[in-house]
Amino acid sequence: MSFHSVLWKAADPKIVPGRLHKTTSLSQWSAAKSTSHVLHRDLSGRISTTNGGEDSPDQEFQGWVPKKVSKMMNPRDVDQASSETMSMIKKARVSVRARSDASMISDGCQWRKYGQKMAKGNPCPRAYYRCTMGTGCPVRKQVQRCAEDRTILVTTYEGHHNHPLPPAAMAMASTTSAAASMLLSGSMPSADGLISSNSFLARSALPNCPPSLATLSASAPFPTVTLDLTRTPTSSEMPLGQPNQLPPSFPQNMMSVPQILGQALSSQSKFSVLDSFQGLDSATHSLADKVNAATAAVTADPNFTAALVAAITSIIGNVHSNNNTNNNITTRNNSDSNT
DNA sequence: CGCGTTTGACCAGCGC
DNA sequence: GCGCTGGTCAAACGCG
Repeated sequence: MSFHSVLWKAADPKIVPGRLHKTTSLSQWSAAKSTSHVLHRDLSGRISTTNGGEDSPDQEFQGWVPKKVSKMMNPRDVDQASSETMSMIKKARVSVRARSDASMISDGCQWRKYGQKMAKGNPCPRAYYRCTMGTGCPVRKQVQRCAEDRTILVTTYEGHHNHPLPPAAMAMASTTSAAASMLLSGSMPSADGLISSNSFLARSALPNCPPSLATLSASAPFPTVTLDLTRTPTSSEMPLGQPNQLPPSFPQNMMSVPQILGQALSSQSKFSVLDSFQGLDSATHSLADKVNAATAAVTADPNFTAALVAAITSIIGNVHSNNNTNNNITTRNNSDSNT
């Protein structure tokens, strides 16, 4: 039995892949377009946000927009909806690169595998998972090993949870949301043109995030934020945090990332993920503190790599909220889905 | 028996 | 217009 299935027993057996989107209000899938190019492989080991999307997490982001939806919708509706929403809605993704021997990293959510495909240029199959924690939750993720280094597991999250998440899963979800919002806010007019790796946007969005650890990318159809947990930030790359040694590998025990985040962050009690997203104006001020706190949490946690995600997560979310005070990043999953 | 995974087929977008 | 590729579907299968 797979790793995640052990952790999570079906919350809603009725959620059958394939039927899900059919029973879901099509209006939610207003922007039906290609969702391909998910995994933006950044060989240098970074999180990349591929640009291309449609819905934004904090806008009408109700989630994944199956390509097939378009055929199920009235062409006219699709056309209209698409033209209107596509220009505004972007689907951001967050991918996490981490060293792991496990087939999938546990992130606190409940997933059901609904497909697997061999991706071009990569001998390792790409697995597709759908969140089953909530009925009709649009969040999906793709898991694939890096072709160059099979010890690296690349997990790409997409979508916005429409259900309460356990604290352990909150961090990851927030990261996705924040990243998407961040990208959205900065790329509304022309994401493709504005965003580029290490571009002004990326840097402004992640001013304190080591380029080698987190990057924004619009090279692909979808804005993608990539967190690279396989690399060690140098002191020069970690302006606010102390240089840390790179963990030899991702947590062998495969403790769930959010779990670690939760533990690491919560235990520090200096800030929380939610906090990081709600910091708003004070965000800039407390950013350094938060990063330091995160660093402390990270170094204190044996699962360094995973904990690092927490730090980056908080940074991303924090900075984002700071840059876009109007962009209510909902750390409470989908609650912001304003139809 | 229920539930999750596997896997081949199908569909749509994109590039040539 | 055609072929390639990615993403999803859904029946079959396996496991607890």
